[in-house]
Amino acid sequence: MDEPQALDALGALSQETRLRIVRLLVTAGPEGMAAGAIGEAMGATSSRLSFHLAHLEAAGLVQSRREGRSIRYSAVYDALSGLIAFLMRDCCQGHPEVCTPAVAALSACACPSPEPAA
Amino acid sequence: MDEPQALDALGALSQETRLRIVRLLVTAGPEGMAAGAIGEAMGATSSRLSFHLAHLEAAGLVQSRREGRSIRYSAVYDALSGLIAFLMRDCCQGHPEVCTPAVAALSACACPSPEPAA
DNA sequence: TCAATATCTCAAGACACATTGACATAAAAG
DNA sequence: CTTTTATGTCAATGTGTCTTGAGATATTGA
Repeated sequence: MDEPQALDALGALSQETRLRIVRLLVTAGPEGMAAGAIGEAMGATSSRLSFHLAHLEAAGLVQSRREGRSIRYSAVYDALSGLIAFLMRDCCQGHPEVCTPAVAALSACACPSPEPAA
Repeated sequence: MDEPQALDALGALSQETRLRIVRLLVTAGPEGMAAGAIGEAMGATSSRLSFHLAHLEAAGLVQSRREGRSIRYSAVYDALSGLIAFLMRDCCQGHPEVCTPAVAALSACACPSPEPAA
């Protein structure tokens, strides 16, 4: 992820509805959710929802596929991890003060623990 | 970091000049840089710079202190790591697909390696 | 084909944001 | 106390973003 992509992603995430959609889709897993179900969860009208989903898709944070009458949206995990990696890249320019607490946060995460570098 | 704070931080970072200022200040370390030096690096006029620095400070991403005639700005590392932790918290809601590549990115980072959890 | 469902598109209006230029404030030097 | 240096404030302007409501498109089933 380079700076222009990161700016697009950050811009897309800096809006309440869109941030919530992304978090919802991350928890929804690779199958994603139909637009209607997302709209219901957000309490958003169809045009408003469509606007934000299109914005997220343009930023590369979500992807869509038609499935019958509905369209399913799902998170693009690579884009999210790429953004996190971009933000953390900062900390590697000689100043671990940012990185170290992030590592601690990561350790507290319930994900499969990182392979010990050894 | 909660959602409103994260939205403020993401909004502040989703602007080219501000993102560059933050990255510059992260590399500058805890001593930070005088506003004039930042402005020179950014090629920004004083009012434009002041506008963005104020925005970043309101979002809690940078802090300032007067030092003689100049004002030094420095990164608030806790805010940055908090934002990263907030973004990664998503991945802990049952779907490690986001988290795992981020862990890999972190491992490639030149920072002091995370203490093995054991 | 007609109707129903699901979603998107478009234009309009309101609001927020970024930039500029002129001016104001604060600190130090002479 | 006046000047110089460093930075912030303010109003104006242009641009971008969000929401709304009406309508268009695509898919399925009767």
